[in-house]
Amino acid sequence: MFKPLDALLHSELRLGIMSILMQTEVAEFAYIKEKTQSTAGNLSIQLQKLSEAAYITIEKSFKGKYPLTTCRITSKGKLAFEVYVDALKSYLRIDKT
Amino acid sequence: MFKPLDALLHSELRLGIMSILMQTEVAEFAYIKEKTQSTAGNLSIQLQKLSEAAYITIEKSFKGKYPLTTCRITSKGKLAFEVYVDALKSYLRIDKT
DNA sequence: TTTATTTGGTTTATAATATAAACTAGTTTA
DNA sequence: TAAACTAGTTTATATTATAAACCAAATAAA
Repeated sequence: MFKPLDALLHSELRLGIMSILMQTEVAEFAYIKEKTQSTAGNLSIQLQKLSEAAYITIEKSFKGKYPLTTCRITSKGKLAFEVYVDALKSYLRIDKT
Repeated sequence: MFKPLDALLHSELRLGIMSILMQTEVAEFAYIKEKTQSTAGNLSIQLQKLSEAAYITIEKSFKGKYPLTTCRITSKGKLAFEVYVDALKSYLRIDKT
């Protein structure tokens, strides 16, 4: 009846991160922080978790003299997002197609 | 950008419970347990939480000689479910209408 | 008939999670 | 040179989900 939900994606902040990356493919830490209205600490941890699952990759570099953290969604992450959305529909009963 | 998600509904089991009740209005404990494939202990607790929020009401009676727990969705619960589904769409970008 | 076993749950304990607060390291401004 | 800011990470705490253990009564089995 109900499809299981990927626990890694079934989290408000991680879902927001992945939703952004599904659209932009790549995004900076500060950009994601602003769009999700999250704290830096929470964001840092949730990015690590997504990275550990290989749903995203994290690259550290410098923007001028400041550190810069850049996130990129992986093909595994894209697939997981799509599977999650499909599973959610079994709960919401929207878009029966 | 993203609408906040009702934490009470953003839980796999509680979402499943509410999804069932959105369709059936009323359901017995055993029925919900089977449809959600949950353990009795977990179900008992999640039903209590939904009841405390007045998203459902719980009625205890007897079916023959055995106890019977019946759950019913409230108008507040229906509204909350609809708001939650709408908020989720801001993350999933399905159904842009 | 007394001892399992099943029904229909609740309560308790533990593991996992999310989040806030505190901290690090360097940079810029006053 | 001291305060405040950028860009995060780490640690600690509170919340949550879940499994395991328990309870009471009913029924089935030996």
